[in-house]
Amino acid sequence: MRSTAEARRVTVLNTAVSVFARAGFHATPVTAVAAAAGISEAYVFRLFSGKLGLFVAAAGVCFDRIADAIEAGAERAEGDSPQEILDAMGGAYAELIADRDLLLFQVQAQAVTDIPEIAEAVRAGYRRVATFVQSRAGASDAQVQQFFAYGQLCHLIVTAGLEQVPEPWARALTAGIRHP
Amino acid sequence: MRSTAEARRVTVLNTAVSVFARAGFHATPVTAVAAAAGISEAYVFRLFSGKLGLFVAAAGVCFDRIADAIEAGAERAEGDSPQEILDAMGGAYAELIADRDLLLFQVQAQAVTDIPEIAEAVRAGYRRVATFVQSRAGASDAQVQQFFAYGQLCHLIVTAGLEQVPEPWARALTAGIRHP
DNA sequence: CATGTTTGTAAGTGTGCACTCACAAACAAT
DNA sequence: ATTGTTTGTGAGTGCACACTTACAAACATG
Repeated sequence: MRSTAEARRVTVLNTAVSVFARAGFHATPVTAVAAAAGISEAYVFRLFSGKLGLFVAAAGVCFDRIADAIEAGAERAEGDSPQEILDAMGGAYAELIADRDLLLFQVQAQAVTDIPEIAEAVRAGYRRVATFVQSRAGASDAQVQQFFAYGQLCHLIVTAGLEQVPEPWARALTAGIRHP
Repeated sequence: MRSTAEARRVTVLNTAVSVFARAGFHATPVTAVAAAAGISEAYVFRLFSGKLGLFVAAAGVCFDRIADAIEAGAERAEGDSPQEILDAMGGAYAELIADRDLLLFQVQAQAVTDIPEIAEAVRAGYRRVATFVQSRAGASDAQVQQFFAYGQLCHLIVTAGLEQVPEPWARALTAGIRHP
């Protein structure tokens, strides 16, 4: 035995997040995940219950990583006001998604929410993040809503590549967004 | 000849927006679009240069419809202040995407921006809408940015089905969003 | 070392789908 | 009528990919 199945699952899930992030659920063959993880396709199917199970599990680690980063960011807040804590969380999130994998995976997951299991995984992820943001920052509903609205704006900016567009309308949309 | 090719193209594109909106680019076979439009798959391939050409053209009509709706909404604004005009535009947009097709198509398009032609179509669409919003409303960069941030929040609300979630975090995210 | 369990794979199988081609019918022009 | 053009389809073709099975090697336990 080279490795335990549980350890394999972890490495496969991490690579799955990266690989699915590029082309999405339907356009990513399981072979691609297996190759990136350095194991055979057949073994991926033994470790997970089909492609869907793999994707749902990857969504879990994606939102876990986001929640952890936001939690750590909140600890580094300078003051105690809700807005200061939200800003610290936003900064931590911006840093986290600099590599784009986690952001793109969220976009891909939201695009395949016609599959009920994935819709539920997305809801579970946002439930976890949103409840934490609200309780930890002590922010109002409106502040939390704004926090996520501008988070979603980042998805547009990155997927459409608006940082690369020098035109005024694109500059307006990207203004003040932390180095995406 | 039953119909002209150009008329066929129009009807095919309208059904294509609806059909692609459900399952996205990769999960939607051209057969599904052809069947929904009531013609053969082979003829769809003659009318458009492949599945990608069809999708890009559908993106064009999607953003056309959005731009038209926002333009019409601006006409119905009560006052002349940027915020009043933006609100009127937002209301018109909310009405337009009540059927979800246009909203879901945007989400699907953003998910396949790794295909350059689609990325360019998305940029072109937002370029048209954003420049119009800014010039017509006379709004500041920050106002335009906020307009689109909350628009993107609608994408999350609809794809994750948050209107159906009674929990507080979901109510916070959906608060004040016009009947999605 | 014999037997059982877990890790791992090579080689299929069946299906769905993008795209093509040969061909037909409706219409137009002379 | 004849010829040409446009609209339309049925019947393929070839390939990619989700998932399975049979089998092998590493390790554990008595």
